[in-house]
Amino acid sequence: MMALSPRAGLDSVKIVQAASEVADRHGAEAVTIATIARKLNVRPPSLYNHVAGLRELKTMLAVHGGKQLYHSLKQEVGEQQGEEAVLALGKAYIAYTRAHPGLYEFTLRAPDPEAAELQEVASSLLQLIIDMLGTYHLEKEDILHAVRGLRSILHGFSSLEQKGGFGMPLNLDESLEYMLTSYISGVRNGGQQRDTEK
Amino acid sequence: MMALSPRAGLDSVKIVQAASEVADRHGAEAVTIATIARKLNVRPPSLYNHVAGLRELKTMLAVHGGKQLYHSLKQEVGEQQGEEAVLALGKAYIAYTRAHPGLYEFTLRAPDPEAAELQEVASSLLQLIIDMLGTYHLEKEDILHAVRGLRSILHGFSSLEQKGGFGMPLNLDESLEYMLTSYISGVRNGGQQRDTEK
DNA sequence: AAATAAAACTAATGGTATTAGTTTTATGAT
DNA sequence: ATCATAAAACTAATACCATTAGTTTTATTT
Repeated sequence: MMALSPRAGLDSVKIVQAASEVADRHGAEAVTIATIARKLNVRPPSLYNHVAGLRELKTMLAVHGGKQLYHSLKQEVGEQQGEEAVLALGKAYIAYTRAHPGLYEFTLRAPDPEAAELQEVASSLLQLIIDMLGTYHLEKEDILHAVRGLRSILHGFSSLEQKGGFGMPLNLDESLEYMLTSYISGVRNGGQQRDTEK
Repeated sequence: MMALSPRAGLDSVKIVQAASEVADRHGAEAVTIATIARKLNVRPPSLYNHVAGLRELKTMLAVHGGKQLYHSLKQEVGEQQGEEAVLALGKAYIAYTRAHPGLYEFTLRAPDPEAAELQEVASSLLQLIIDMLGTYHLEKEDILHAVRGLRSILHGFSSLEQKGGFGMPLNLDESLEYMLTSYISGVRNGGQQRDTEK
């Protein structure tokens, strides 16, 4: 009896690649051992020669997505600082989640968020944002609050956009720019109002 | 042969209730026909006498969660207006997602986001926020952008908090207050800076 | 008390992940 | 060049899941 593929030449990289495509094209929930095996013209058990199981595969996708996101952001922000940098970061972030909705989903809902590799990429993302906010000369605690705010905006926007949560027919890119500019302005002003009246 | 329960007295309300508890205690992914049936001391097929299937059950959870969230928010915001109202809304929103993480997850990742009942509760939530922002006298488009920003912050914060996405050891409630105050301040000032220098 | 309708059941189907054990194939050593 | 070995891919089996069909039981209504 001849095998489906005498030697398909599989390895974990090819599996992750196939799984990434499935995730981005058909959604994170479409990533199963069965679908990936079909896509690779191989029987499900064959994958276990290269990957411990579905759980580990998903964690690998999370890491893969996180690294890609980090590099996109770093690339696009470059040497910019201040408001310019924040806007560039925001646009790059959303561009990434639009291009890779499935992978992005895994980075934030990984089966095992404690995995060392994930912690690593998370902390490099964190550091990127911290550095970028350096120009604002905030108190040390306020920097962290400000970072959390920025992350909330970006993740919230992506997540809602992907799920079609923004019903109203109004340009999304303008909304992103509006909320980022408003937030930055508020951070810069320390949450005070311009006028004291009213 | 005696049945497991001669007449368990099931109905869709009891099923949704059981499923809600499972969702909030063990996570949204723990909601399966099998687990709910076990919890109710009934065989899996029995549920189909009251619910069309898992997909519909999840949609019902989404609606249930959305309504609960809406009422919590409405209750807590009350007649407040402006910054006070926004802060109250934010705290109530987070309090809800902390108390009902599983249900909240379903409201935003429903199997069928187009379901009429879901659209309804979504639009009442939207209207609540729009009304609340009325005091800021924004251009009509800016109101919608501002609403999207607020929703992004709240959903992003909840989502990241639930997934443990905020690594740093720093008070979360303070972060929430910081980002809301900053954002509102920016919205009020039209995204301008206080000083033109720099 | 009998008839009916609904609730809960059993049994079966087809899907999933995973493990154990077998065959095949590539590679490296003689 | 041949043979031994290790790994890759397989088949077969187990255990879970959702769902459907068809049956029995139970409550209710006539």
